[in-house]
Amino acid sequence: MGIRDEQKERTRQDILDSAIRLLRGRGISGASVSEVMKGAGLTVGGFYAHFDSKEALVGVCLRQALRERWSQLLTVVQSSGSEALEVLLRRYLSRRHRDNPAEGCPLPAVVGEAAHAYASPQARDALAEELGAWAEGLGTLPGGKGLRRQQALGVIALLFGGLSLARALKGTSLSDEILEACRALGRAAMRGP
Amino acid sequence: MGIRDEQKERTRQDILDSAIRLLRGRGISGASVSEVMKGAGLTVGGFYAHFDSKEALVGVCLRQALRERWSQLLTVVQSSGSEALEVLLRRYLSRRHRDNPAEGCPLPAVVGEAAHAYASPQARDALAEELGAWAEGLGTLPGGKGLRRQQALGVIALLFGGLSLARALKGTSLSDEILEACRALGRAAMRGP
DNA sequence: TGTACATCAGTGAACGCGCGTTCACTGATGTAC
DNA sequence: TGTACATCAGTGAACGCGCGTTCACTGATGTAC
Repeated sequence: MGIRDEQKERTRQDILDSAIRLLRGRGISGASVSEVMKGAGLTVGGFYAHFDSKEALVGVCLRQALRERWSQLLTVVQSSGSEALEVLLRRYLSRRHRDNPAEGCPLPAVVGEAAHAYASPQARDALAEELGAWAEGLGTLPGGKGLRRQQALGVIALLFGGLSLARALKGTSLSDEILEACRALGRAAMRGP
Repeated sequence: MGIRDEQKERTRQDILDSAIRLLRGRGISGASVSEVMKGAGLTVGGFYAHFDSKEALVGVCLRQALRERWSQLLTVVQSSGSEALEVLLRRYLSRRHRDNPAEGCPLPAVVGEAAHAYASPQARDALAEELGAWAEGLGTLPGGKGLRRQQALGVIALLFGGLSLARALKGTSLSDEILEACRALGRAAMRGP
């Protein structure tokens, strides 16, 4: 691989990083190709030397963003011993996460649109495969506290649902209430059988 | 009120009905003003005799859609006696609901976008007030099975989260799995203290 | 090693398109006398 | 009751705008001899 190919690979990653940042902060339709390229220090036209279409970008982007997010969560959660689930609930459903979408989980920005306008097979499959990996990861929490796959999927839906609603309601008193209610529901569900 | 005003009021409701249908099926940005008016049997320009802007429409629309949806759920749930919560979980998190967005709950189509592009105070407040009413309604379920406000809010987030993910993942095996996982999590959380 | 040519990442203007909104208009309804 | 005028819901073409995508181009890198 020559200097040229290395440079191209680096540029591609710059585009992806810019796209992920915009995607999380403004959603799929809010992350326009020209804004993405501007964020990477480039101009519009060059985009198509790296990706076939915006749809293709979204697919790749989503996969990478979900992986990055999961490895972040995993680090925190695995260093929490038997408190792992509690830490996950508190961290994901925090005011800090709610108020900083650009540095957080890509799910809230993406799931709604993925069911409509940008419902490409690539995006859907990326979502399915990476969320499957999340569920599996939650099955091997430290201290024998792993969740069954079904429990893990339910928790993921609760985390996503709570954070999304809290963001949509930001500025109203319901927003904080929802975050706390979801943390409580997560705990209650795990105390059961 | 003359014939003319009655006619205008009827037209306004036609526009709202068309908007609600499109909103639920395609999301906020998927429900363009011209499509909305076409759905009501009218042409674009006339829209502004009824609403100040698309933003205003979305606010009114969201409020009405959430009310309609809640009164539907209430009817079913109240006639289910002590099984009320179980019926709610089964009905909301069903394949039928997942596969027919246009006749279902407006939340999945709206919450993601409400946190970004269309985050008008009107839409946000409509969401907050109507979801507050849902939570209160869940507090007075028949048979002494009412939920505490906190439980109710958690359940709402779980319902919304599960349905949204199931729609985004439609066509993959995870989609059905998520629906079932959320039903199970809802049950487990209510069996606890 | 030096020169001539080929490649191709990235530029930036232009494309067609659908969006929300505006506006001059039309014609049925409502009011005044 | 009949006539003249005012109102205004609804029409449909046009507006500016941002979108995803295309394309002729440029200039640094890579290859051939």
